[in-house]
Amino acid sequence: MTATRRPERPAEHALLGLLALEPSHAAHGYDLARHFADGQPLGEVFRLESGMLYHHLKKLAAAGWVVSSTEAQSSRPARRVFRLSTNGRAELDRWLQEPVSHTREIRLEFLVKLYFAQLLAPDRVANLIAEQTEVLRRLAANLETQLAAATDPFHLRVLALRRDQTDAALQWLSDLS
Amino acid sequence: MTATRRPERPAEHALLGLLALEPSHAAHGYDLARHFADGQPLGEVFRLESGMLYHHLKKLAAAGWVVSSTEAQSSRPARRVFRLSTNGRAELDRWLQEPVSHTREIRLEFLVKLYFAQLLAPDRVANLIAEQTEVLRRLAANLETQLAAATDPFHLRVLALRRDQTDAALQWLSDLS
DNA sequence: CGGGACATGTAACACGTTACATGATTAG
DNA sequence: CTAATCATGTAACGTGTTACATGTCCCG
Repeated sequence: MTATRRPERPAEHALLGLLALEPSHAAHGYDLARHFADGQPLGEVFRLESGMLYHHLKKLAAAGWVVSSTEAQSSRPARRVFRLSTNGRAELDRWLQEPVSHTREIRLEFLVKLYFAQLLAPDRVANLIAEQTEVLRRLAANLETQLAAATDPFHLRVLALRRDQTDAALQWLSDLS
Repeated sequence: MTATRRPERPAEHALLGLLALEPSHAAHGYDLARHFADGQPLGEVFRLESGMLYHHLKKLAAAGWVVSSTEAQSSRPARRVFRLSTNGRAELDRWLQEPVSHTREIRLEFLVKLYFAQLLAPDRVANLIAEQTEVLRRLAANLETQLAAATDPFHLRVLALRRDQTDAALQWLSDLS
């Protein structure tokens, strides 16, 4: 039972979110890939190359969060349709309500949560922001405690930077409402 | 000629810096590893497990930046001594003067630069800070331009977050002097 | 008829974490 | 005698980037 590492980018939940936004709750890999291109909202937050996209879709299928079916087409390469399952939607909803734990995750993961929360569950956005604010407030308080106890000048600078970045994120959060 | 990816952590330059701090400009892998443990200044910024440490030392040797020699010991596993070469010292000095390009690199790479600059070249610290400030100012100005042009509400939030994080880093930098 | 969009991947490489292998010496 | 420390790694896995393979269809 090896502890699975947290992925750097919230790619898989973004894919669940994109499927949820489709009226049919289904799409081809190629359709999904376009959302990560240059001018698209998600493309401003992070990129997802086709290789990784199909890899993630395979993992989502293995987890039972999407169901894939092959569309055989005469004289054409087969297309694969990925459909959001009930479990996948439940996982997406769970993820949409959960604040991120670290300031550095605001830049990618929280932004993606916010994007889908606004489109899929606008009534829960205020709650997400409130819970994220609470998490960051605790981090900031913790950093102040460490700052008060630290003596090494370099250590003080490290802690001060983290506090300043956390405070900036808090200010940005408060401007969201 | 594949474009080499920029490593996430400035592990290799930190290793060059640690060697430069040694009076003999040399150390064993094990000695170097201790600097990335919990209470140590570098350990507050990032961790480096032994597996990766030896991997990086191998790469540094291949680049000619360190020279390794084996100390045979009777009835003991052989120890390997890594010594900073002239080329390695030159690369370290080059790196110490170069500001980082993105706000997100302040949190790890710039902190490590600052740490070694203060210990190895204190007379150049003010210049490093000034150049880093200039880079971040340009990024901030660029973000303001994009903010003025953007219309999509989500895109505006993304850009505002980046600007706020960059401004916080600039404020922190100005407190360093 | 040539190039781009459609459509799904694979291969090679690089970075990073966790766990483990090996084997000696030293401290309690 | 047992655990920690010294000392150098390997193996397995997971994440991510870049480049490429494969083949069709449509537009100009």
